Amino acid sequence: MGRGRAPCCAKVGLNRGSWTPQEDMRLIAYIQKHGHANWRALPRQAGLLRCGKSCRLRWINYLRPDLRRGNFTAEEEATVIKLHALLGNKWSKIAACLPGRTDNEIKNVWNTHLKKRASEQKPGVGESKGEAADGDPDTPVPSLSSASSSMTSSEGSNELEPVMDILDMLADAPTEALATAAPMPTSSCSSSSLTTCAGGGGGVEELLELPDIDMDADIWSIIDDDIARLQQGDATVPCTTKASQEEEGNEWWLQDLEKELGLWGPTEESQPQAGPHDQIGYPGQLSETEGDMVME
DNA sequence: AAGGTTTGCAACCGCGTGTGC
DNA sequence: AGCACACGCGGTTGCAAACCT
Repeated sequence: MGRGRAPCCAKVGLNRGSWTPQEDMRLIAYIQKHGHANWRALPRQAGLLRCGKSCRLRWINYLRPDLRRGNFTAEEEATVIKLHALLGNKWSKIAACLPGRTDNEIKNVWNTHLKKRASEQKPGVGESKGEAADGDPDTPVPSLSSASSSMTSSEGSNELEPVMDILDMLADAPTEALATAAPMPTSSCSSSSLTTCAGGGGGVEELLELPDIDMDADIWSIIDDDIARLQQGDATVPCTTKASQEEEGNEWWLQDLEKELGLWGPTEESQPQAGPHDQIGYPGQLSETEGDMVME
């Protein structure tokens, strides 16, 4: 499909463009089983004709189990605006405070919606701490605790670093901003004791008390466990991945994904094999690598 | 209804940084 | 200390859908 720039010579012979359902399932299956310790070697080991970067991007942005999907809530948008005013185009750091949202997604939302809105809201006021993105002079003044009140713990200890970076920046932020900041309503994401972000009475200390979870070691067993319980009809599966489960759209990711791929359900053959998907688009690319999944 | 324009977003690229040798 | 490799981030691109005329 040739999105973006021309392919570099080193990647000739690899698939490019949109991912097919088969590729997605192959990647999911491999990561579920082996993890993703080495992105470079992953595509070869998983039998994917993709570069490691492409696999990583696909996983992080669309296939990860803890992703939230659907439109940003007003609260999330407000958080993005405020964090952007504070941090500039540090999308990964902003994403670290919006569990289930990816830097790419936030970046897109910012560029398409929020940038305009932010400039309309408070023209000429912003003197932000971070490099005010894009030299946009209209970035609103951050409200620190409100910006961070919807923050919740990221996916594990390896995700805490960006949050800690943010805390460092918050610590350097103008004190008046901190003093005047009003807490936002509790985030839809902040449902667990893992709540990390300031506001709501938590603050930095609370962040520092985060449990030290070895995400890489535990996540897959957690996921497998939840899958098993869900398949047994257990509606009390905890929100282990911390992505908000409150919305009706937040069904278990794998089932949801498989449904979207047309690979799940009692009547598989009745599932659409291609066509427009609400969440993951597969623009008519089918059957390139059909068949031999690396499921086991 | 058809054609043109705008918008949304998935995917790619280059570069900076971290890590191991 | 220097080098090479791998990863992650931010910017950019282009397709497809939505909207407009």
